[in-house]
Amino acid sequence: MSVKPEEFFKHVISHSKEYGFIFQSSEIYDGLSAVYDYGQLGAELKKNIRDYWWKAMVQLHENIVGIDAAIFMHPTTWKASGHVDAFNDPLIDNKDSKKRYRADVLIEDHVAKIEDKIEKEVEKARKKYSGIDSSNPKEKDSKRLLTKEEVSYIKFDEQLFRSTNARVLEYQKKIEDINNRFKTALNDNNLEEVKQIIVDLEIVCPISGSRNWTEVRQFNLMFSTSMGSVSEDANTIYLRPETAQGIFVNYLNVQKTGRMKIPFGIAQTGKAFRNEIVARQFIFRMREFEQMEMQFFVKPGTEMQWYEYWKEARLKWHLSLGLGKEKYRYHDHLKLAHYANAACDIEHEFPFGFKELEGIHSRTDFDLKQHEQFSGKKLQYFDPEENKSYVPYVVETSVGLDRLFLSVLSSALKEEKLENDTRTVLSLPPALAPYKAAVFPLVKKDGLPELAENIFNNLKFDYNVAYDEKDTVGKRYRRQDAIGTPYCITIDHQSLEDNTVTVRLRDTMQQFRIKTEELHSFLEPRVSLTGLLKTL
RNA sequence: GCGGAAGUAGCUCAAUUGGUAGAGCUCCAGCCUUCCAAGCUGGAGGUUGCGGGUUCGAGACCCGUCUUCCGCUCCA
Repeated sequence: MSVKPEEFFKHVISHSKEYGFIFQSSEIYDGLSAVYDYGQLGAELKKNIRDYWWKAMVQLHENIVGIDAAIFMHPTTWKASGHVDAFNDPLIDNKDSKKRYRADVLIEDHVAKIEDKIEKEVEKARKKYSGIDSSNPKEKDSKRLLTKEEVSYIKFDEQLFRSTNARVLEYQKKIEDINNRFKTALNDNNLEEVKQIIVDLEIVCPISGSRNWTEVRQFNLMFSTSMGSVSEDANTIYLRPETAQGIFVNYLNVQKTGRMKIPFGIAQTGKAFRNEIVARQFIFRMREFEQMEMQFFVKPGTEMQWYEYWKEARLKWHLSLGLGKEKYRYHDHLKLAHYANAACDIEHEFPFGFKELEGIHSRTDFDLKQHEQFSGKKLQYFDPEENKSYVPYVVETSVGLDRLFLSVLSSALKEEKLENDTRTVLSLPPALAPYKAAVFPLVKKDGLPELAENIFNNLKFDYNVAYDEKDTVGKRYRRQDAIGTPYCITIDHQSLEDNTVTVRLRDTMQQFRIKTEELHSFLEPRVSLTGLLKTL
């Protein structure tokens, strides 16, 4: 594509709106930032993607079942999961460099610097006392090797040094003071105090080097609302920031009632909410979005092989959409979240670059252990093979449905140069296309519309089919190209005589005649999800 | 939240130093009957994102505000 990525992305957005895939939320009221609605075609495409995921996970794996947990959950859920703490970041801006920092990170970095100083003191002392400066080869060479006894005799006692040296103790005290002060400030939700700590510590911005800070602001990344009709006894509850916790709290219910044996999985699709500081890039990062998650419960010690299994299986699923192998890649996380012992992303090349599409995480037994602790309920599995109980480990696959939608839409949209014309084509995988086929009478007379309607009414029970009799047939083809309809079926005068129709292909514009009664068997293998599922 | 750009009909865009808001496509009703957009006739559609100000007069100038895009920042 010759157009710039930025221009192309704008084209994707306007195409989405123009053909009824995606509208901005509450547009007549100037819209609501980072919230979008799916229109008549968008809802179809989204549903088809969701169905394909659901069938690939639940229907094709007899050890995976699906649930639909509520968005509202008991508030303690989010304490146990770590979201209440982890989702509350105090942020501060430097007015000169315009850079934003997490206030806690600034303070932690400052503490780390002091710790460095202590290490330097220790290092200095070590050299001094041991009489051996390993960094100075000259000195090393000039001395004979010490005997073991001698070494132990003059060996530097680091523990003792750390607990007695005045300078180290002074640094240590500083660190403790800062930490205590900071902890108290956070517990009291005292943001002025947090700011004051930064001022008192004379922390400077690494970029501008200035101490010109804004106030510290709290960004609560979870949406909260209140349950209970009377405000006095209202309980603050959160809109879930991830669907996974609905699976964890139901893990034992499902395991017992479904008589599930480890390894087994629980899948779920549903809305999640995150109050992003900056939500941007169309539907890539929205405040309200839909996740498709599967938590796979495994025997401790086997998690890495399942992690590898799902890493591979999920990439295969993405590749089956046929949008181009080169548009996907793995990205292994080096820095892991508090609950994970391995994590990677499957990234997709969006118009604005490679970005995270799906995450595969080995979450250990962190979540279930946390819920055991907070709920006081045992969340263990009795393994008959081992003849003992344990808390299972979890391997998670988590994909954003909206991101997936955007990946499909932006990869499928093409401007095709013809001889003296350009054609806008949405080359969606046929099984995901909103309309599987469109039925046209070549002209709007001579009984052609009636026959076309018959054919339409026949197909509509199995497929979402469009009917159009307006404008020239070429125009109608182009309209269907733009919304991704893979097949157009045109009824002409010959159809009245021999019961054949013209099938026209979206991607090649090729056309050929087939018998009317063959339409169903022609479409079925090409447009059904079954066809896609069989490639997995 | 900061900086930059933008917002005119469903879509793409015009409108001279401030002087009556326009075109093409789309849409609707007909004509024509055509297998790959752009044939003919007629019609609908806008309080120029919103609110204020300057002016005899604002789409244009000024202030505020909302939204979008780009960059910074963040991302379980």
